[in-house]
This record gives sequence, C-alpha cells and structure tokens, in this order.
Amino acid sequence: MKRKTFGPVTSQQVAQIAGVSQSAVSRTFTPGASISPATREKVLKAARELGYRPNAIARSLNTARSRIVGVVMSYFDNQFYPQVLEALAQKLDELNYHLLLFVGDRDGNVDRIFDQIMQYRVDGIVLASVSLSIELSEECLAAGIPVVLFNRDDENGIVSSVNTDNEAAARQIAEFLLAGEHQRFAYVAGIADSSVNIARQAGFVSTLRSKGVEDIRVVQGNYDAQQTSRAARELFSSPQPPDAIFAANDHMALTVMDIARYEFGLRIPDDLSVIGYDDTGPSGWPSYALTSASQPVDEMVSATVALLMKQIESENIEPEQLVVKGALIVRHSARRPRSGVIEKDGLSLFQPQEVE
Amino acid sequence: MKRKTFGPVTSQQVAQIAGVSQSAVSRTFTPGASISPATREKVLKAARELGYRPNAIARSLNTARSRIVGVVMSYFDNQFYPQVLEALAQKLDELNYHLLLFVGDRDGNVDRIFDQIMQYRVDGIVLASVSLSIELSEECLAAGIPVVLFNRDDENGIVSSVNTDNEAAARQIAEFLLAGEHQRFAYVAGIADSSVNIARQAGFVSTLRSKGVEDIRVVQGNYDAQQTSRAARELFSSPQPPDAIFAANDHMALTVMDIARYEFGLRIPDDLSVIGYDDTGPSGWPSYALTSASQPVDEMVSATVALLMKQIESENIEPEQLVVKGALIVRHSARRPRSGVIEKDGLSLFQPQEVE
DNA sequence: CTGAAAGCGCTTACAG
DNA sequence: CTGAAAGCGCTTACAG
Repeated sequence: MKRKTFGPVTSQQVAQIAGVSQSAVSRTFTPGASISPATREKVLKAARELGYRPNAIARSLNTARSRIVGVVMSYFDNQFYPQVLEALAQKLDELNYHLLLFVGDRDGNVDRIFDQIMQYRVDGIVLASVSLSIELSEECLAAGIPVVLFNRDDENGIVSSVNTDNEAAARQIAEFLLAGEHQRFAYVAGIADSSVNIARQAGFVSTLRSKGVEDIRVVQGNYDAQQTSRAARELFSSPQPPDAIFAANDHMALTVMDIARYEFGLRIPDDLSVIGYDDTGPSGWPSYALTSASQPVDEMVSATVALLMKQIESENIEPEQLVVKGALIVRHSARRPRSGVIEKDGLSLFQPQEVE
Repeated sequence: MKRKTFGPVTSQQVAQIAGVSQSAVSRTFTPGASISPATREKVLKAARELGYRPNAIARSLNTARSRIVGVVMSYFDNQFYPQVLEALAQKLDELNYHLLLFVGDRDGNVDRIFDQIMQYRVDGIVLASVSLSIELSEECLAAGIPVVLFNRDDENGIVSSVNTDNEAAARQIAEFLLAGEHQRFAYVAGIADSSVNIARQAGFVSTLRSKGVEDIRVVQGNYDAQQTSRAARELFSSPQPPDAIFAANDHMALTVMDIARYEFGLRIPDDLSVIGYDDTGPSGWPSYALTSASQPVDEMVSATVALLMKQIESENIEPEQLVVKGALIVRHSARRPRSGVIEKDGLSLFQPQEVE
C-alpha cells in the first residue's frame, strides 16, 4: 500500500523529531494524561516546528466520541432560527463541541438527512422545527445518541424537547386582545400538525371561546411568506375583516402587517391589532414594533446544550421535556388594554394576574 | 483492551451475519467497487437487519477525505448571511459534502477557530465576512486545503474569493443619486478595513468627487446596529443633514431608515434617499422597499462550491478571484432619476449606460 | 469477484 | 513517567 509522504503532519513524525515515542506525543495533547514536563516540552517544540495538529477524526475513532453535534434546521428566512443557530454554535464551541449543520426539507422529511447524521457518529442531535418519527427516535435511543427537539414537542415522549409554554402564551395573547376590546379575531396558523401550532391555536381559540367569542377565523400561513400573504388578503377582503390577528410566529405577523398597511391601507393598531410569537429581531424594529410572545433564544439554547451534555456524559438518555419561561412583550402593533401592562427592564410586558 | 459489545453496528458484525468477509461489506457500500450482485444482496439484507450504517469517521481516516467543509460566519442578524448559509448547506449536501459551522468572533480573530477547523481535517474552508492572515493562508495552501473568502477579498492573492463588483456597484449608486439630483451625501461605512467596505467607499466617494460634489460625509456604522443608530443620529442632528445616504450594507440601511423616520420624522424618499447593499430579504418588505445593490446569493454560493470542488478534486489549488454580477435593484427608498430605470423580470433596475 | 492483511492516525491498557 | 502494542472501523492493493 502506497502512502504519501506529504500531507498533514502526524504524531509519528512529531515523535521522531522530538526523540520520544508516539504515545508521548499523544499524551502531550491529551489533557490530564501522564507526561513529564520535560518530555512535554520536547514534544511541543517539535510540534510547533512541524505545524502539528492532532487529527480529531482519528481521535474520534478511538474514543467513540466525535465531539460533533448534528443540527437540522429550516426556515432561515425567519430570523428566530439564525439566532438560535448562532447561539448553538457558540455554546457548543465553548464546550469544545462542533456543529454539523443540515438544512431540513420544508416537507419535513428527515430520513435522508438522518442517515447522513448517523454516519458521522455525532454525539448528539438537535432538531429545530423538525419532528422525528418513532422509528428514528427509537434508533437514536438504542444507539445511545441524545436528541433534543427544539421548538417542537415529542408526542411520543421518547426524545427530549425544549419549548416555551405555547398554550399558556397563546391564552395570554387572547386575554390581551380581549382586554383591548377587540371584536373579530383571526388566527394565522403555521403548519397544521406542527406541535407548536397546535398548542398556540388551541390556547388562543379555546380562551376566546370560553369568553363567549364566536367570530374567530383560522387561516393557514404555514410558516410561509407567500401563503401568509394570500391568507392575509383573504381576511382583509372579507366583508367583516378581523380587528385582531394572532399569527403563529413573528415572521408571518410581519407579513400580515405589511399586507394590511400597504395593500389595504389599514392603520395599525387603530384599525387592526397584530400579535406574533418569537420576539425575534425585526419585531423590535420601529417600523413594526410588534407585540409578541417571546422565546428567549439564549435560555432555550443553554437549556438545550446543558441537556445534551448531561445525556452525553451520563450515557443515560432519560428524555426530558423542558419549558422555558417567555413573556408577552408589548409594543405598538396591538391596542393596549387599560391595565395589565407593566414596565420591566426597559420592556413593556403583559402580566394581568400579577398581584402585589 | 476492553471493547464494548453494544454501540453502533460495525461492518465486521454485518459480515458475520451475511457470511462474507468484512471487505465484501465495505465494497457493498463503496460505489463502483467490485462486488457480485449475489454477495451484495446478502450484505444489504444483513445490514438492514442490524441497522448498519457505514462509519464516515473511519472512512475519512482511510481516504484522507472527510467530505466536510468548514464554514466560518458572523453577523447572523444580517439576513444576508443566514441566506448564504442555507444555500451553502444545501449545495454541499447535494454533493454529499457536509458543513461544519463556526461562528466568527466579531473582532475577526480566526486563529482559535482555525485550529479547530484544521483538527477536523476538513476538505475545504469557506470564510464569510472574515479575512485570513498570510500565515494561515499559507498553511492552508501547504496543507492542500482550498479556502474561499466569501464577500471578502484576499489582498495577498493566496486564497480564492467570491464577490460582487463592489466598487463598480458603488459608483453606480453614486450616479443614481446624482441623477436623482441629490445635494448632500453621506456614506455609512462598515468596518473600515474590511475589503468590501474599502471598495464600496472608494467607488462611491470617488465618483461623487469626480462630479464635483464636495458635501460628502463618512460615518462609521461598522456593520453594527447600535453604532449605526448612533451614526445616523449624528447625521440627522447636524445643521445640514444629508439628503442621500449610501449604507455599506442593507442591514445598516434599514437601521438608518428607521432612525430617520421614527426619531427625526423624515419622509423617505421625499426628505431623504437611502440605498443599501446586499438586497437581502427585509429590503424587499414594503415597509422598507429599499433600493439596493444586489448580491445574488445563489450564484455566489454556487460559484463558491464549484470552486471548492474543483480544487478539492484536482488537488491543485490555484487561487481564483471570482466576481459575480449584481444589479442595482430600484425600489422606493431613494428618489428615482428621470431616466435610466428599466423593468426586468418584475424588478426595476438602474442601467443608465444601456444602449439599445 | 473474493478474502486476508496492512494501514489510516490516533488512544490507552499494560508492563516496566 | 514511558514505550511497545493492540485496537478503533474502515479502504484498498494484493493474490488468488
């Protein structure tokens, strides 16, 4: 078998120059390994000379730990996800883990991607805006690979998840709009069978119903700008258009606002109130000033990474469903109720049941 | 040495069940390898039973090809970059390559990240909004790892790059604003020593100067929303505020627009024209309708991937500086000149020198 | 077409 | 603390 003599420097070459064994080189680059300062110095000197870097791939093969976390993500046009990705990459990096990125098909088919992820023997998997079939969940469990669903629930309870309390937040949004004395409600739904959509829709609609509201329309935005535009036009073209809209995420809420203002000449919040979910970047821009239920990216990501690490290190995968606390951030896209809005850390929040 | 008996299935185990050699298993999963249909079937059957997936890490060690491309990216709040990332991940995936993501420090220090990337023996590197020291460039060259700077130039000419023609586009923007009969100009600069900022500033300022314009202010936005806000306030608070602003990217341009409208009550484009660079998502939203020099993400990414693949496969790293053609997309954030704006594919473009 | 075997670049028990 | 050696899970010349 021919072997090329150039290419990246190996520990063997360093050993030769340093006049020590290859094991000594390895130990020098293994934190906590038993090596004398003198040997260590010799090795480091030779390594520096040759420009040696340990081969992480070879190390992985030995340790059965790749220090790679596979991440599947979609919806990059919804700023929530890039923000999550940035935070994830940074937090993993701090722990000396690395992030192998996969873009999910919008049709939610993860099988092909999954195969790729598994081939790289990742130590953990984060699925953002993707759900996992029972078969694949069980395969991960069997293989000992922790999986965290980010912003999606696992209805089977096999893998872990990190979410905000979608249903509670949606209930609060309904109460906020009711307190603002709105009359005609609409919900712009995300993909119908996504867990967060189900929870948000249920919380919103059930709360309105329980207060005797009958005028509730549901249209499908499906987390897509085009479809949301169409849905919004449909709403605003109807004889009695809604005066209060909750969109299942900010990205759709912003689209609804633009259609309302620029195609139908509606004033926000005078003619129409709009509320979103995520509290992502553009929602805070003055052009929108969107009132929105927050999903605290840093906390959610920290929880995700902590969970992953715990499971990787313990080699014991006990699925956990984590819920991170969000808040209803009140800005100017929705008429404010007379009471219940408080100021905190420079933000306005809706906290009606706050008792002193 | 103890070896655990559980964990991922190995080719050895498949071989045993299938009643063939381990080599036969390997060949079954190596496209183009010499294997009889009968053996192949036996192997596939056993593999299916056991849930076998080839170990990409082990394969990498043999082939000296990880099929991983390292990507360093920052500025996730500027939608241009998430869009680039999504396209990159998708295009690489189509070629059965994978994307290891690193978040660049805003201070542009890539050394620590670089060490990580190299340890994973990536087959190629894409640096978005990051530049590379001569030392590291040469190390990559020596190691035979192709590097593409994305949206940054390599002043040393050691590594490749993919850009639009920043200087030409900036000249065109100056001409557009001159043709619109603006009087007082300002440039909101990105990080002063970033190659794209240098080119955009040079093209803009030199063109204005050559036409006798003296009233040109330059303020630093440094690709940062906070700093851009401050810079914008400074401009609008001055006795003779500008009536035409070119911001080095869309993200800063949008911030400038918000400050102008909501803090200073300026009407756009009546009181003020704003132009950006990137033509990224939010620029097309009706609330902004930003006139902007486009950077065609798909073409730039395709060019990047093609370049990378060529260099990986040829094992010959000849640096190339690619320039992708953009256009000045005319919307409503800047007063239009009387002539020079043409319609094409549903977009308005500025093409003054177009001769029939 | 097939199998035995060497080797990829490391880690890590083992014996000293 | 150190080195020789086995082994991680594959690929691939080699000989048949």
